[in-house]
Amino acid sequence: MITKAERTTQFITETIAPIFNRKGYEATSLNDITAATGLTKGAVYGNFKNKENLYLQCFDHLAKTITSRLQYRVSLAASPMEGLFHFTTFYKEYLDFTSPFGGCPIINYGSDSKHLNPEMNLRVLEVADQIEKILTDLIEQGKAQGTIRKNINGPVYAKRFFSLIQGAVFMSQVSDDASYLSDAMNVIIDTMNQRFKI
Amino acid sequence: MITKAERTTQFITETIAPIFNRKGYEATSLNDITAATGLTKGAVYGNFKNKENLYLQCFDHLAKTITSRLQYRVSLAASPMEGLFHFTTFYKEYLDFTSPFGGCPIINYGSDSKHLNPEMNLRVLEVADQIEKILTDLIEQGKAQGTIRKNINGPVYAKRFFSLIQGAVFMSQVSDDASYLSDAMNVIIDTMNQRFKI
DNA sequence: TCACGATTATACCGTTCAGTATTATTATCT
DNA sequence: AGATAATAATACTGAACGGTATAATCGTGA
Repeated sequence: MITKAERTTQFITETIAPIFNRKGYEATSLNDITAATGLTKGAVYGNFKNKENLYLQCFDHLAKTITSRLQYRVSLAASPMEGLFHFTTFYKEYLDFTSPFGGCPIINYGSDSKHLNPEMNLRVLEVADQIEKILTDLIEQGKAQGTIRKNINGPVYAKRFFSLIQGAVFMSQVSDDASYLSDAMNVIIDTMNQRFKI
Repeated sequence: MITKAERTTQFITETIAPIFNRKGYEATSLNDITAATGLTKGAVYGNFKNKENLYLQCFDHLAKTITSRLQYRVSLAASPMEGLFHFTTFYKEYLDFTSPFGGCPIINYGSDSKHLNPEMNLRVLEVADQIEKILTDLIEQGKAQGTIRKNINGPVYAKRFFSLIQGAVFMSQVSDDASYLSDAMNVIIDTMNQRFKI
């Protein structure tokens, strides 16, 4: 049975996650939180130990919506190489996907917490690793089944691609110019076509 | 004549810029500011209109230290192509250079201010453009004097390289793993060697 | 429907916030 | 050295902060 509290907790998390994502921890006040949810402090503190706890759960929520969608998209592919292309398609749509909640949570929560919240920083890092691992696994699978060249170093390319993607997302966000990201994804596609294919 | 106030203003800016860079605007209190400088509120508000004004000047200070050093390095080169390599060298040292004041101000001030301070966001964007322009100009100069292939699109490569650099800096910062950036710079060097040279 | 436990609202806590008016001190120039 | 202006220290403001104790209300199973 799903209790009332569980629904409220979920509601608060979903409502506040975009606010933390946009404004960061310190700039988001309890007043913002009660105003956005229409609830009172009592309700908030009945469902969360404190502000920081809510903050952590908010990131987890956004991270989950991103990784689960990405994983689903990649899982639709019939081959590792096709999975890699689905991966690039996901990121071509990434700005449209994330702008409703204020942009990339890895960048936003990541830089917000770097020098202020080690616990959050750890979670951001885990999510980044998780996404990198999707790339690494696809490459290694392709090598194992002979559809990707054996001399391709999976982890190295995964880090390289992910760096380019995160940088392009950051530049697109900060400058409101989507061309950074779309060009970056085309570069990655070209690289895969030219270097990965047997 | 350099007045006492000018020295104090400079001192405050230099002292506080790293704090804003690390903690962001909201998480940096006036208490932090007076504690770090050893001054009182009266002294701070005698030299700056308000906290936001100090914030803006702090970014300008860090941006200046970066761009002036980068520009100097590039200016030492005897040719555009060599200038590009000096550019990459600068960024290979970038983490060591910026870590004393808390990492890349473009990333830190940029994401800190995106949804909170349009004025700051504009300044960050201007500095990013300025750095991109160094790349663009070098490429175009090389093309003009016949040492770089004419089919290379300067602005496109500048944006591409800068995206990769910013992403690698971000990933290196968030994960305390310098290999993101060093690998990225090697990729850029390889790309220039393979595609730019006549 | 009633009763009880779960959930939310209210009112308030002490603290810290950015900012300022006034006083004290310190530089600077004659 | 002394007058005067520039600069910094002090003490304070009202508002906003995160958090909490308690009271009211609501959901749920008997």
